[in-house]
Amino acid sequence: MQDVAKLAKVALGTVSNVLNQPELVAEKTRIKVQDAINQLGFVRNDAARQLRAGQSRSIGLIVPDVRNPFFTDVARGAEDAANTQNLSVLLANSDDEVSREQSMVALFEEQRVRGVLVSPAGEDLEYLKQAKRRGLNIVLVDRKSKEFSSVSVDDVAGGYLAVKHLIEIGKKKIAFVGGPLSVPQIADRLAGARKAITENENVSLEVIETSTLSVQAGRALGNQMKNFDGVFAANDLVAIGIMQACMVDGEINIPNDLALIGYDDIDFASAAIVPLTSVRQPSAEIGNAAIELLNSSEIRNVEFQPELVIRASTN
Amino acid sequence: MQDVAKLAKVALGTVSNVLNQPELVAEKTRIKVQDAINQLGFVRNDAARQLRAGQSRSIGLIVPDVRNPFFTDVARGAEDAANTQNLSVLLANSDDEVSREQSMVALFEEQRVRGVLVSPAGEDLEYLKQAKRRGLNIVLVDRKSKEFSSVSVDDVAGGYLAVKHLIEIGKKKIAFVGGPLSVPQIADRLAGARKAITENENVSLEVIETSTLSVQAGRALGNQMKNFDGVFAANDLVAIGIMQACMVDGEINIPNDLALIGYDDIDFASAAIVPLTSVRQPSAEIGNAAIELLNSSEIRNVEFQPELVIRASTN
DNA sequence: TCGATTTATTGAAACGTTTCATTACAATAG
DNA sequence: CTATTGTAATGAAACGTTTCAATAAATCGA
Repeated sequence: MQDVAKLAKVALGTVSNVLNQPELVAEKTRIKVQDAINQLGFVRNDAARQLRAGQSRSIGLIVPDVRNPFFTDVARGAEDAANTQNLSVLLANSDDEVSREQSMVALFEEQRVRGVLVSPAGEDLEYLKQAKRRGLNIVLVDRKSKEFSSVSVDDVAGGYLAVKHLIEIGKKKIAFVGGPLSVPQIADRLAGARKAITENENVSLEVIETSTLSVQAGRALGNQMKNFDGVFAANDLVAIGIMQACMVDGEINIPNDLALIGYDDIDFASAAIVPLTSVRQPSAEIGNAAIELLNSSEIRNVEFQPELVIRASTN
Repeated sequence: MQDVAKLAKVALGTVSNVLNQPELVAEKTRIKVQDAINQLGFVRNDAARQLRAGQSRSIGLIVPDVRNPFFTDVARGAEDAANTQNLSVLLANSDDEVSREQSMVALFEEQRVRGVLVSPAGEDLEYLKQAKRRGLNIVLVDRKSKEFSSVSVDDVAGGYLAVKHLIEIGKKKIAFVGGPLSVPQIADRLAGARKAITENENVSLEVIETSTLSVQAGRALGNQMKNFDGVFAANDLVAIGIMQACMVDGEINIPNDLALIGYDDIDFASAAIVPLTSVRQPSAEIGNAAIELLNSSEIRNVEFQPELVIRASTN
């Protein structure tokens, strides 16, 4: 910037003004400075800028699985909301590992981001509380807590909707597939499922816990599904995996032998081999709301209601 | 850091050494300093750090569509490779808009990232060349160019593979669906398709250009597919959209009336209503290779070969 | 023409680190 | 006991911006 100032024969402060408050600078001067900038190929150093400002114009978003379309949809919603405030969203992937999540939070904290939106992989939020005490602005996404602002979906209601639907179409032997159950969202979906069961006699619920919520995890379980007539998978990826396994074996017909229901209603749910019934979460709105909550000084908890989308997999 | 130094009764430089080169500091002192850090909740300011260092430990990755699983797979590959060098990948979405892409490149350039991996949305790479001249380290992803290092896939070969397969299973009236054709990858896939056509008589190829490569774009074209017996879609999302439209109408049976082939072989291709034949690109390896190329000082162009994966949609 | 007001420009200080030449201290050898 | 070597700790300078009080220049009214 010093070089630009020298070439344009103005003071350092003037160059800064051209960059940040051009309306304060006379047109003639502004043009002189712009020319110098172009001639020298000057690019403003963001580190110095932030150092002085004490704050960046970025927001960190940490999701447990970028490959899950639900989270990229959330990310898009957050991006759109952030852009209206001239902020950028930086997306990071914790891959369901608490240690990776922690190091991404630390990275963002060192970067003095405006805030961090995080969908925590583990149960223990202690390290987040500490970061909050240090002044980091945190909003939980897809998870509720009294100590942070949060945007979540009523997963108990979602689980209830799903299993109630299975019961209504006459299914008796139902499986819940998903995990790890230590993840609150998943535990809640299971709790909702159990609630629906207790309201009905003659219906059984078996829990099959998986280590992750991925297509692979679902696919690996295919042959175990013979014992059931209805399955509630904790997300669409698992449901799609189960569906694939059933198709490969060819022994189980969906929906006749097995009614299948997923969670999230990702775009691909409607495009599955058998279009998948699913519990829709308003993903983009979740991202949007999370950005809004960043601006709020008090703790606020926004909860959306899920919605059942019925398709061929539970005809 | 000054506060930490004061509390621990050491000099500023010693605190810095504890943080960066602890082996240089006597254990007693180190512990004193660590205690002070914990007591004060000190978090290193990354802006100042970078300002001094002149370089960050981040790499920017700009993709045209985060919702396309192909690109998130590339991102995962890049992340893994970057992590081994203790670098972080920041993912940004250009949404196929050149202006957004440019502003993300500018943001990363201002952040003095180690390098930018970009899968350009537009044809014109002039602004990237300028950034390169200014010293920005750029690797093109999924695009070839003599003026940048790049990692790409031989799309002409991919297009050829796809259409040759359609011809071999006896299809005569073939459509190419995708766009915009100004995107080189898509143009190359079409060129490969044309090459396969010219080698065979009695086979026709019609081009249906779309404005984007999305599920929606494919879905909107469903009814136009009646005139063909084979379709090569420029990516899997478009193919899945076409498939959805055919299912909704119910008039066109895949693969009997219409053989359908996609591109990318995303996870969901095998889970589609009719499992989708596709041309596989080695997505994670692409991300990996791009990170490797960042370290190379000379311009290098890595090109992978695509692979045909045959499934039920072209049985 | 002169003082008052408005508009433009200036440049030093500060932001929070890392670096590195210097100094202080301790251990060892002769 | 001194000289030598090695190990620890120090603190000023520098990184590249933004800010803001101070100054200079231009405009205005009477």
